[in-house]
Amino acid sequence: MVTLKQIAEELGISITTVSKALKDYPDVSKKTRKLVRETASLLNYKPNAFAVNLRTKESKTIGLIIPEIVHHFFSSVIKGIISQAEKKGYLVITLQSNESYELEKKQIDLLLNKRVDGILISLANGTGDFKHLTEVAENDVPLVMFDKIAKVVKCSKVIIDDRKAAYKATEYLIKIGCKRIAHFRGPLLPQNSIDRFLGYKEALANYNIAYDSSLVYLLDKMSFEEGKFFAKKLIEDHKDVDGVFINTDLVAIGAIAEFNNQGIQIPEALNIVGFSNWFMSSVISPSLTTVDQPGFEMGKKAFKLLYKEIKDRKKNKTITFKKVVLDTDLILRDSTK
Amino acid sequence: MVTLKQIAEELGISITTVSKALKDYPDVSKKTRKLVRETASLLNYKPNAFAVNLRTKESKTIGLIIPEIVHHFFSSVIKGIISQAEKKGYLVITLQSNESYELEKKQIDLLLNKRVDGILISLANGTGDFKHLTEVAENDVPLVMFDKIAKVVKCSKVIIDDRKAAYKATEYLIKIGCKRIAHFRGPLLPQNSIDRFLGYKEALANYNIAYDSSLVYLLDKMSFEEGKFFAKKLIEDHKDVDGVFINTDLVAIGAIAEFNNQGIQIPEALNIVGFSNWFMSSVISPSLTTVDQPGFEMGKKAFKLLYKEIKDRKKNKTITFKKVVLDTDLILRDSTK
DNA sequence: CTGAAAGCGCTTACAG
DNA sequence: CTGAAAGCGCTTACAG
Repeated sequence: MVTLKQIAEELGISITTVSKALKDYPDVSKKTRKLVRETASLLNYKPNAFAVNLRTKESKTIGLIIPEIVHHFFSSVIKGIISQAEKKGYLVITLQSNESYELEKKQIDLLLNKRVDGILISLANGTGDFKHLTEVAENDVPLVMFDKIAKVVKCSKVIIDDRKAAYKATEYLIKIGCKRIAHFRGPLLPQNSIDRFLGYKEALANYNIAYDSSLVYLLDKMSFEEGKFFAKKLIEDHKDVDGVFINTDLVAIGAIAEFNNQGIQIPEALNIVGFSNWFMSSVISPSLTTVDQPGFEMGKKAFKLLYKEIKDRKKNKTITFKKVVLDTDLILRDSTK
Repeated sequence: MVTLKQIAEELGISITTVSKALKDYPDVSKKTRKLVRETASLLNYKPNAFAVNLRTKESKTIGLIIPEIVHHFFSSVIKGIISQAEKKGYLVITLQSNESYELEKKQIDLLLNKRVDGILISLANGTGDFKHLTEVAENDVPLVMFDKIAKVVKCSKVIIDDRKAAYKATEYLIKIGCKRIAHFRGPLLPQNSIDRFLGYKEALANYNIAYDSSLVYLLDKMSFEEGKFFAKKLIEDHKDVDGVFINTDLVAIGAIAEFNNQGIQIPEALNIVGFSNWFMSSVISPSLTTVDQPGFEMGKKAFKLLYKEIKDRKKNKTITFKKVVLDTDLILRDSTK
């Protein structure tokens, strides 16, 4: 590999001057600069990133921890982050927590050891303790959370208003005439499954529909199979249910498969609203009414916040944490009247 | 940040000894080792990765370039790569080429400048020139290609036998009685769309069905919309078509949507086989007969090959490039009789 | 068993 | 406009 030293020897000048010429320092003569640049390109010189990192104490690399990569929403977020980072000259190391707190903790450690310039994270469902995240702050590494956040952790955040979106989804079911509305909720820990549940409950209350806890099903894996399983359970438990608000599209699609199997008419007998607007939801039958969650935008915004914080810290500006709330839309399709 | 020097000063010993103690060199007394380790953990010492990289000339980081992240097959591959890499202590920098040759080229350069220990790549559809890839070899960086490979580039590869899989898919259509079989093919450059086309043609030939080039449609974006568009075109052009082999599931799903719209009975009037086995394909109506492509396995295998090459180079072993061909399965569903 | 010293390849404050 | 020198924080061959 070619080094500054070799270019310097080749031209009989000092390493300092070579370095300055390549970095467009103003105090290098045009002639020297030209000569150095030509020689560098001739020798196919690439600055040694390891040495640059050591000197400048930054790697222009950030870390990203995400619960699951094979997932329409999250892969859209990743795409948003990576494309925005590339524009600003940053590379992204991606890790997958598999919804496990233990893995997530290890991965935070991996990234801190790697000395990334910042960390983006969406929490695992299993994460209920946040010491590993406060450790990030203690190491002076900027942190931005998105989608699945922890309220108590002090850092910038990008989210949607899950509660409001869930409220609107449930309200829509009420407005088209549903009286007995079930909810398939996510696990207990993540803030977004709590908020979606609260939005559901709030809508019922506002429209004077009695809350019936037996209509709320607590899911764990949030998988297609679970959707089928609880759909079956729902119609065994409740003959009179006429609407279901489901925490996430994949589960809703499993539920629809089960309802289809059992010959239940959607939306005539049962109205279904999902959450996330996976591409898939537009192509199944019946197509799924759902809340559109802007994954790509969320990724872009999360990186932008992180980038700003990295820059501000370098300039020793005081950091103020921001909370960005992105808009959602209820997309009406054939699974509701 | 705590350094070796600080630990050394704290204990009144040399940096050398501290370094050795932390790395379990045998020539350090047990007492010293214990003391050093305790102090290091007390001070929350983390080795400076930048300095380690510079000294050892490796970063335990690899680069990954993929055409599109929001894509069931590719995101499965990424998951396979990342999980396998993590097991071996490697981190993965992911970039997305967006099917663009120009971007891909730039990204190879980014990764070489970053001095990653190796590169994994699946080529963009737009890539027809391979200088950027030979440059990787010239920089002594191990390279492994997967899925969308270039035959002429000398490196290890992980693929499926696209031609054979396409042959079997087409053969299946023939065996269930199709006489006029169309093919929606991918763009001209990528090897896999060439091979799938050749497999289709070979099956026709082997079963004495005349090849009719007007039954072959050349797609560009490989999107849902293109699937709809060419499905419409197909039934305008050919009243007598009774089977279609489609290069990839997303396109097939678009086509099915259009056929459904037009009231064409699948599979009674028209049999459809896709390629890739996206999750979506199992939940649409009718569900799609398709070739299962093992994305997660491919990712794991690709990393393993890269890892072995990295190790072998360090030991100055001679490198022999391997070509691993993974098995595919034809998954029979409701879109074929 | 311990440590002084060289060196990885840069950047930059400073002197001239 | 040019360059000598220090230093980022490690690792390791070598001496004792």
